[in-house]
Amino acid sequence: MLVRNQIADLVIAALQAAQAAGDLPPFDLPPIEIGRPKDARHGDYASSVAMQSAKLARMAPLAIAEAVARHMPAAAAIAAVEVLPPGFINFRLADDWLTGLIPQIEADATSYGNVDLGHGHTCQVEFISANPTGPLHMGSARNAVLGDSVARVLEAAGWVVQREYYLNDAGTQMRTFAETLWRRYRRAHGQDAPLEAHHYQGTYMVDLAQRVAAEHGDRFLHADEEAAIAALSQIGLDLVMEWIRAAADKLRIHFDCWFSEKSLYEDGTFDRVMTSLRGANRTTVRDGAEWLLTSEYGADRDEVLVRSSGQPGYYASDVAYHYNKFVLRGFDRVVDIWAVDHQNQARRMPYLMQALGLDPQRLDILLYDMVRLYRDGKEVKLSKRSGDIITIDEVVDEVGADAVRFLLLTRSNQTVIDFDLNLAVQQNDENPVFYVQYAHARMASILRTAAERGFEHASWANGDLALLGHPSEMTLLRKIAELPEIVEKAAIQLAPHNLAFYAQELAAVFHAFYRDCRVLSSDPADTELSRARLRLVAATKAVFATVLGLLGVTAPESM
RNA sequence: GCCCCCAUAGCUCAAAGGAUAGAGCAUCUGCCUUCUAAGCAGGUGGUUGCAGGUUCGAGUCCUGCUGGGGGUACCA
Repeated sequence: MLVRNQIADLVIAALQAAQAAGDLPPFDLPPIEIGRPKDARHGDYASSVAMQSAKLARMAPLAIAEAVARHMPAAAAIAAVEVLPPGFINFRLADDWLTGLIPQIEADATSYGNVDLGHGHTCQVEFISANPTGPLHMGSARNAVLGDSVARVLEAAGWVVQREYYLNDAGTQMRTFAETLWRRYRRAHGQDAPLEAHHYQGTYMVDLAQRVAAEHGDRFLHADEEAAIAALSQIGLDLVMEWIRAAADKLRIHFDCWFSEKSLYEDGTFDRVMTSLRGANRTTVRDGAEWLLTSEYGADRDEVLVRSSGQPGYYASDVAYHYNKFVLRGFDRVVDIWAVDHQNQARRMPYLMQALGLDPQRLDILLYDMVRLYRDGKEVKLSKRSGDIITIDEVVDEVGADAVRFLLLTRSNQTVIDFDLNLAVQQNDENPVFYVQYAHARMASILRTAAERGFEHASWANGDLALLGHPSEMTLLRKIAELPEIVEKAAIQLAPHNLAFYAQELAAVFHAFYRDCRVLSSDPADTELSRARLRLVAATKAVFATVLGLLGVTAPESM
């Protein structure tokens, strides 16, 4: 249980005890929220319940706070309870509780920081899912990094997570792609096959066509045009998927499942959903199209499932796909990571859930804002239709996966990111990711040097933690104690940037500890202290590795 | 037109309705014969876009403006 929640329970117990003793009048308790004071002098946690209760109790906040503090039950984690004007109740963590975190981390470093929000329920995180019609551009990098980190955070928060890439291999985009490839292929063989405006203009299509021509020769030139386009569609898709996999790989992202949109239509899922919706009278035919009656659930309009042409619309795919996720595959929860230009689509998703008879709460659509790329002070367009595409590979090769991941994860989801390519490259030394990694490398270095000087792990594993007590040591431990709360917050808000900022804070307090507290001393009198500090350093290093792991950033042993 | 998001230090961004709004970069001043100076300490820098409102308390919530981005198809 998080200390914060323990403290909330203490406050409730104290309020009730005070009421029972007649020190406070009876009133319904407001929701008890325990905050983190910004100023260290105000302790580690604070409750503002006295201010919130002043009106209910018809008493001065300060008097309420004092009454509550008087009845506060003792707790091992809490060393002191203080009341300060205008009525804050402040809590200070006990030193031995803080040093007690070290054996906890030593016992199971990988689970320290984990919380249990998910209770082992399943959660699918679906992300990237870019149209497989070209290489991944930098807009997808944000999606990729955010989705992967959210997946990692949810795992740490007690969910069993499955990572999925939704392959939009059906529909008009795919058709356009195949037609473009067909024309580029013919041109590769010297035929006259001009592109039309709606075709993909990017030069990667030329590369693709040349690869196809190299591998398959001219055999499609002699086939029926539609058959050729169909064949090229599949061949091109496979090649593009190679690119996409490679780009994801570069960002250290691995999917458990690559799910084909086309399969929804080929394996009968779509038909089953339609039958079920019609049976429940949730569709109607109007203007030659078949509509899902989403207005019955409060939407401002109905949505087309089957167009008058007989072709299913994209909303039909959403319906069938989420039916597959929840009903056929049985995920307890699904998180879809979408760019903000899908906001309108996102708004419609709860209606879809209701139409399927599912609890909309089980589906989260995480919208993140755009990435704008700049080079030489000018915006570079990402569009697949322009020739100038900035791919993930290009940027990762230039800047490195760690820098790209950290940079994209150091902003909250709803901010527009202006990514300056020149700056990203030259900023190598100034990038905050190096600051954080440097702290980890420094710890590794201390442990290495310790071993060289005779402090093998076994020689300090039982160091006396009671010797810790220097303010910088305790500040470091306090920051370590925050991790579970940060993980919880990141999981609830689906916002990994909390971890990126936490990592920088942890690095800062570690560097302060490094300055103030010499771990390895030449004075034999300090040996016992060194042993205790080595335990602290090793535990901190493990926490760093955990945090960096949640961000998908490597934790280097040396730099 | 209507809907959504954003506006915080010179720049890039944080800040679960709480106490004196914080980091990094940039800039200025100091600190390496001892565990990594990719570091540390300190200085400069703010009417949180504007105007109201709710609240004991507002950067945060509500209303109206201004400016920027996105969205408003039988396209995905």
